[in-house]
This record gives sequence, structure tokens and C-alpha cells, in this order.
Amino acid sequence: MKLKHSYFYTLRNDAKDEESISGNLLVRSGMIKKVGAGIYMYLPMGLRVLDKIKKIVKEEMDKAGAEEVLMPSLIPSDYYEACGRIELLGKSMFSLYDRFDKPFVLGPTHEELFTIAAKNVVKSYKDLPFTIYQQAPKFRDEPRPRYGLIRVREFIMKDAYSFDRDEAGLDISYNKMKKAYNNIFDRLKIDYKIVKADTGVMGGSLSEEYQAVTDIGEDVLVLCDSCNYASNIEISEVVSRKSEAVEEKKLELVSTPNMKTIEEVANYLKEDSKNTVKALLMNVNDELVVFFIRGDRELNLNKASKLLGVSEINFASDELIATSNAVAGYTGPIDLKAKIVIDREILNMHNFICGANKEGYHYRNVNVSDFTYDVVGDISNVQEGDICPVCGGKLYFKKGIEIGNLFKLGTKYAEKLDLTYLDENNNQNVVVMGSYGIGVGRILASIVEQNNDENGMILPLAIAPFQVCIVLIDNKDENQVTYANKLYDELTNLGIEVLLDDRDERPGVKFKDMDLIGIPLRITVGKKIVDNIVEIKERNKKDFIEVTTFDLVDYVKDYLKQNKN
RNA sequence: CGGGAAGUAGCACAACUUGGUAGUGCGCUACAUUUGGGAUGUAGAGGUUGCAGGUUCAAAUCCUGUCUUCCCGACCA
Repeated sequence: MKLKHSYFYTLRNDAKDEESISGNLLVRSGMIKKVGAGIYMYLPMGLRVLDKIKKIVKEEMDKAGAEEVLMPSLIPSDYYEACGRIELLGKSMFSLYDRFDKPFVLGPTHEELFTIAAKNVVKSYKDLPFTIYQQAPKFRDEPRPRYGLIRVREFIMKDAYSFDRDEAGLDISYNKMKKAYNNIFDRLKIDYKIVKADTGVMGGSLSEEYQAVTDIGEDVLVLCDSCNYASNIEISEVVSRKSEAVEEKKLELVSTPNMKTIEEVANYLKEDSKNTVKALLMNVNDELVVFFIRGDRELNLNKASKLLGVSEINFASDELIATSNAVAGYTGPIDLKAKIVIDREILNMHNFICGANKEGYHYRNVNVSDFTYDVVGDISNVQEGDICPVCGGKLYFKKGIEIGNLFKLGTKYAEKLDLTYLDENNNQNVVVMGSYGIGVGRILASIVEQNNDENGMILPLAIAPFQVCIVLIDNKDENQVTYANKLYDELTNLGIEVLLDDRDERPGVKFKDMDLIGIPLRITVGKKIVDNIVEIKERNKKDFIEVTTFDLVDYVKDYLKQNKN
């Protein structure tokens, strides 16, 4: 493509309303433009990149034997009611009505439609297994869109669904997808981790997430320094060692005036906060439930809800707290008149400090035998330095953006939607499903987030909008113009994607723009063309080299070959 | 939804505290000089100051409401 008469612009200033590096660079490069919170248009350069990502995804999905389909975005609500997901997905669905007041939604996820599609074909075990997928828009009314393309309300997702006769078959389909995913993310040159994760609203038995490692990641990845344990913090298990027998001291009431936080109390009593227990007063189905965890830890709502078998846990209101004798800031388990859930780690603690349910007082030397509780379980977040549940090594954290996931859905949707088949013995069985998602836009944002410098993005060859750009220094110089255009034609005819910057701009502007949009290889055609010399510079390298026009095409071909994926 | 910040030219900002009829840089147009890392000069074009009310002789500025966007927290590809 030649730039002179094409749709192309860049911004010299940072975008005011894009704080994230990737959001800012994508907007500045003219690849995307914000339309509303979490809604973007993809402009020519951006679409080229997006399409390249989609192409790689498609290639690997097809290679894994999946077949592409396309589902609608506008879907009658009934389809989501069948699985009870109107409730579950709730406010995160965009819903609307047609002229006859019939309710519709903009599809936030497509398990139902894919299951129905499967019903068209599945009658017998002979029809299984198969996997179908699409790359299509999803709509989610996110409470807080943010970070450019990271969390948006309309986005392209690749979602695939596998259909098998049993768990063993699902394992095979699942692993095929996993392999395809590894190929996809390897080809895209993303720095990623695969972590075990919660199955969430999708339901099912196993879920793994592909997480792009970046500082603006919204998920905490728990990794082990000595084995390959990798887990999302939301399900990462806290392992506490049984301490050797400790002499239990006598319970003691101590005055802790105006000290409400654990740090204040621990400092005041000259104790490690690890030796304190704090209370979290929560609302569980409008009942006050008090969770006790080690003072320096955080409550993991995900684990806690699972332990209690509830869908939601919120902070308790003052009114609800008033139904018990709990005193905010001084709540302890001893003689507390409320439902008590304790972290199982507390079972291994001795002579600790906790609230006394009395304004201005804590107990010290508390032991488990001093109080009663209703439920015990693993309800807090792991911390860096904790023990690895697999090998006993040390855990450390990284932040990640979820760019893909794998779910073993099981029979949840098939059962609800009556997706069954007859087996060899004429018995009716329920189909076993898996679902597999990839956030295409998120991949773009993650790559930019991971690969940039002060001049802009540094895109890998696989997804750069163009593989090579030619910067024509002086477009009034006949020699330069002639050669640049000849080179452009020659490379284009070789099937190479070339961008020729033939605009009436000064060289500096052209260099800046080419850097900003991250074209991997730049050929500069300047004065030395009279000596048949041009310059070549790789976006991710500091220095350029001079190459003669005779060697140039081979040089480019070599470069592309070496960086092929 | 709770907490914080902000809406002024295509983009980034100033003027707001202390009301007096809107300015700077970039970008854009024309001309000249430039031409290897976001050129310089001269002359221009471009605004219902988010929107709606109110106070006032007078509102970008003060008040009320409303909408939008960003950042911090609960959701997810």
C-alpha cells in the first residue's frame, strides 16, 4: 500500500482518555478510535492487525480439526432462558425489544446456540465427536470497561465448542484445543502462562486460562519457583504447615484503644500480623456471616462462596452487623453470636490475637479451643512466599490478562437443552461438551503492552500491519522516487506486504510514524541511491545497516524467512 | 454501583480561584525558505466552552440538575 492517498493518520499527543500503554499507542497510531466506553472502531491499520491475529487463530483451529461457523449477535432471549442463564448472566447482557415487544439480547456468549447447532447433527454416537467454532462479536455490559482494548463491551471472540460421547472423548478434544492454543500463542510471540482457573458462570469441571503476562493484568497468577505449578489466585490453595506442638498460653484480654486495623493492633502489641486473626463481616443471603482469616491475609470471595455453596457474598451493612454482638474493628470468634466461618489455616495457629467483641479490646493468646465455629475451609488468598501446594516450593506472583481459556463444560448445557445420542446398545446418553475462548482484541492489546518503546509499538512480524515499509526520503528526487516505486512493485509481486511512505512529509515524520505503528523492517531510500545503496533497519534494533540495491531483495527474503512462524 | 478526577478548535492544554464576551502548542490552508529523526517565518481557516436550567447589566468562570469520559474497588476473553 502507498500511504499518500490512503486512510492514515497518527496523533502526536497522548490520548487523554487512554491511560494504558497499549490503549494509548493503539489510539495514537490511528489503529483504533474510541466510540464510547469500551467501544472502539478498528481503522485500516488496526483491522489489518486484527485480521492477522484472526487468521492465525483460524489456521490453528482448522488444523486441529475444528470447523468454522457464524452465529448471530442478535438472539431471542428464550435461548438463554432454557439454561437459566438470564439470571446468571444478569446485568452483563445487553437486552432489547423488537417492535412487537419481544425480548432479545446481544449475545454475550454462545454455549446455547452452539448446543442447538449440535442438535441438528447429533443423533448417534457415530456423529461424535466434532468441534465447531466462530470468530464473532460478543457483547457484555461490563461494569467498568478499561485499559483500551483489554476490557471492552463489544469484542471479537473466537469461541469453540467440542462435542463428545464421554469424558474420555472430551479429554482428547480438550487436549487438541490446548495444543492449538499453544501454537497460536507461540506464533503470536506472546509472553504467556497457562494457569488453572475457576470454572465460574460457565460451570464444568476443569478450566485453564492463557494469561498474557503484563503489569496491567487484572488477574494474579500464582507461580512456583521450583515446579510448574501455575494457578489463578482465585482458586490457588493456601497450604499451611502444622506447627510443632506449642504450649497454649492463657487467654488474656488487652486494651487496644482506637485500634481498628490489624496493623495498628499488631504494632501496638508488638506482634507479627501473621499472629493475628481478623474478622470480615459479610452478608450471605441476608444473613450475617463472620469470616475469620489470618490478619495479614485477604479473604478470597470466590473460595468462600464455593465453600458455602452460595453465588454471592457482600459486605454486611451496619444494620445487619447490629443483629449480632460483633463490634466493627474488634470482632472476634469468642462468644460471637453469628455464623462463624474460619480459615483452616487458623487450626494451625496458636496464641494469636483477635478482637474481643468489645470496643477497645482484643484478646491475646487465643487458641482454637477457646471458641466454636460453624464451618472451616480454605477461604483466603495465597501470598507470595507461601508454600506451593504441589512441591512445597515458594510461590511468587505475576499479573496477567486472560487472553484465552479452556473449559471442560461436561453435560451442563447438553442436559438442559436435551442434546443426546444413542450409543451402540441403543441407550440414550448426554453429550459431553467443552468450550474454548480466545479474546482476539485482547491479544492485540497484550502484544502491544508487552512490546513497545518510547517510539511506539514493536509488532512481531506475524501480526504487523505490513511486513516491510519503505521510507522515501525525498519525494522530489527522481532517482529515489523511481527506485522506491520499483522496489515496492518488486516486493509486492513476491507476495510481501509492503507499505510505501510516499507522503509529502519530512523524513522525521515518516520515521516517527513507521516506528509508532511498529513495522518490523524498514527500508530507507535516500541520497545514497545514486550509489545503489539503501538502509535497512529492524524496528526492535538500534542500528541500521546499508545494503546495496542488488542484495536488497534477497536480504528482505532472508529476513522474512528467518522470522517466519 | 460506591470513592476520586475531568469535559473549552481535529489532538493536547490555558483562561475559572477574583464573572467583562476565549487563547497557546501541534495539526489544517496559502506562500516563502527548508528537506535523513515529529522544520521555520508570514498570512489565514477553525468555538453554541458537553447539555439544560438558574443567578447577574454581563457566565467558560458562580449555583442546580443532567449526560459523558478516565482512574481506584466487586465481573471476564
